[in-house]
Formats: sequence, structure tokens, C-alpha cells
Amino acid sequence: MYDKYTDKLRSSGIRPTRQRIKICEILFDRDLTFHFSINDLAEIIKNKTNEKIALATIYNTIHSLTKKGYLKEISINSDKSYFDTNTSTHHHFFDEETSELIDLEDKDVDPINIRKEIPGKKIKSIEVLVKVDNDNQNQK
Amino acid sequence: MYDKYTDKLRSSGIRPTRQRIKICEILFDRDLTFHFSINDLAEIIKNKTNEKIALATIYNTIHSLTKKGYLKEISINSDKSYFDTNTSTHHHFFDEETSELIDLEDKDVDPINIRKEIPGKKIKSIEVLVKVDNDNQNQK
DNA sequence: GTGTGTGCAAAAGGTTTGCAAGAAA
DNA sequence: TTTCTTGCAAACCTTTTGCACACAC
Repeated sequence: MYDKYTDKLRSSGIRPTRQRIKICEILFDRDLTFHFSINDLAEIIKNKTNEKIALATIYNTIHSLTKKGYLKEISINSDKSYFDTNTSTHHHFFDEETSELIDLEDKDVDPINIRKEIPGKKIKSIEVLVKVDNDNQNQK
Repeated sequence: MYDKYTDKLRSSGIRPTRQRIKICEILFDRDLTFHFSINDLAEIIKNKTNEKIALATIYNTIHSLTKKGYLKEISINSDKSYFDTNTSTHHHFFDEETSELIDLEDKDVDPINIRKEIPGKKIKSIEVLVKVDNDNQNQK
């Protein structure tokens, strides 16, 4: 039970260290999808935890988890990277006001059909980003 | 003729300076859509031009042009920002091998239909990013 | 002439790297 | 014991800022 992530990590070829297990607990002991930037995560670790984990370690761990498919990196043209604990096929709203990400479930978006091919290349992923903003039509 | 961009800039409320006109020429005297990062642009200015323009000026100019709608910023989770001289509604391939962007014309993608709304927010843009990679199915 | 823009360098913010000390196998 | 990981600080890269000088109007 306590070793929930120890095994998960070990079986993925990631050595289960104290820091990595802690990060897994923070990321995956949740009911809802979690969207975060590295900085968000570092703050949470600092506040909700007695441990302290170096930034470089957090970066390393997140990149390992992403490479192993436990996290998904989200394409936003922002000054920082965002990650998502929901690794299934789905898309996002990005609220430009708050810099917050909101999941778009698969059923909320029609299947995307791409009618163009590039010789020698294959499609790795299709990501839809819907940018939203405050609706000010009633203001001013 | 020479003043092609002078008028364009002035009518947009951007004072037409030597540097801004030069940047417009590099960006818009083209047949094809041009995708670039600020760094790409700075390189081009350095190489293809006798002028030298400070990085800060390039940033300022690109941001002004984007704000006025002459350029479109593209959402890629990359360490840098990309811009596009094609401001019409269209999407992109992103080649992870070469970090290159390729236009997907509107006709190449079915219209995206979003079936979810967020109270108090309105959709500003819908961007589809198709990540591609080398097709190695015949290799190895 | 007045106000705005430019250039330069320095600063800022996110991310990466190098290396000595420490923990896992 | 050997190998991999951590922590820390410094390095890096892109982007922003501050300010004196220069240019557009």
C-alpha cells in the first residue's frame, strides 16, 4: 500500500527514491486530473510537505515520468511548460486570464481528421488548444 | 513603392522607423508563409542585411505587429515562441525532428466543433497542433 | 522641439548542467 | 562497492527592462 509507487517506478526502470515517491504521491494521489507547471509543483512540495526537494530533482523526475508515459506535456505558448496527469487522448481550454488549463473530454470535441500527409513523417499526436478569455460583451 | 510598409505601419499607428520597415520587408516580402522564432529572425537580419537591429527592437516590433494582427503567434510547447506571417485561420504540423512548422490549410482539417462552454468565458481561438516524427516503421 | 523608438547592457524567469556528497542496489 | 540520484549553484537561453541618445513628426 505504502509501496504503491515504489513498484510502479521500479517496474518502469526508474529507481524509487524518497523524492520520486513523494512527487508521485503528490501527482497521482488524486481523483481529478491535475494540470501543473514545474513551479506549481515546487510550491506544493514546499507547502504541503516537510520534505524539501531541489528544483533540478523535480525537473528530472517530471521528465522521467513524462518519458515513461505517466504524464503528458501540454503545448501552450507560454513562458513555462505545463504537464497533465491525464495521459488519455483529450484536449484543453486555456484561460488566458488566469493561465489555467481545463480539460476538454474526448466527447466534447469531434474527432479531428487530418487530410494531409507529410512524406516520411507520421503523426505522433493531435492537440487542440482552445484559448478562452473573459466574455466582456455585457461590459463597458 | 518603396513606402509600401511606411504607410501600412503609419496607418496602424506604428511609427515607421528604419528598423521597423526593414523587419516588415523581411517578413512580408515573400510568396510563402513564413514561420519563425525571434532568434531565426535575428539571424536573418544579421546575415541578409547590412543593418543591425538590437534584439530588444526586434521583440518590440514583432509584438507590435502581432498586436495589430499582422502576425500570429503559434502555440508550441517549445523553449521559444514562434510566429507566422499567415494570419488566416489555419493549423500546423510541428516536426519534432527539425523543430519546423508546416501549414495545414483550412481544407486539410475538418472544422473543429467544441461542445463545451465555460461560464463567463468566450472562445478566442482554436488551434490544432499535429506533432509529427520520422516514420521509422521500415527501419531497424 | 517633443515625444517616441532604438541600442546596449544588465536583469529576469524558466530550465539545464556539473560536480561533490549521499542513497539505492 | 558500484552505480545512480540528489542538492546546490552556476550556466544558459529567451525575453524584458532601464536609460541615454537618436530619430520621426
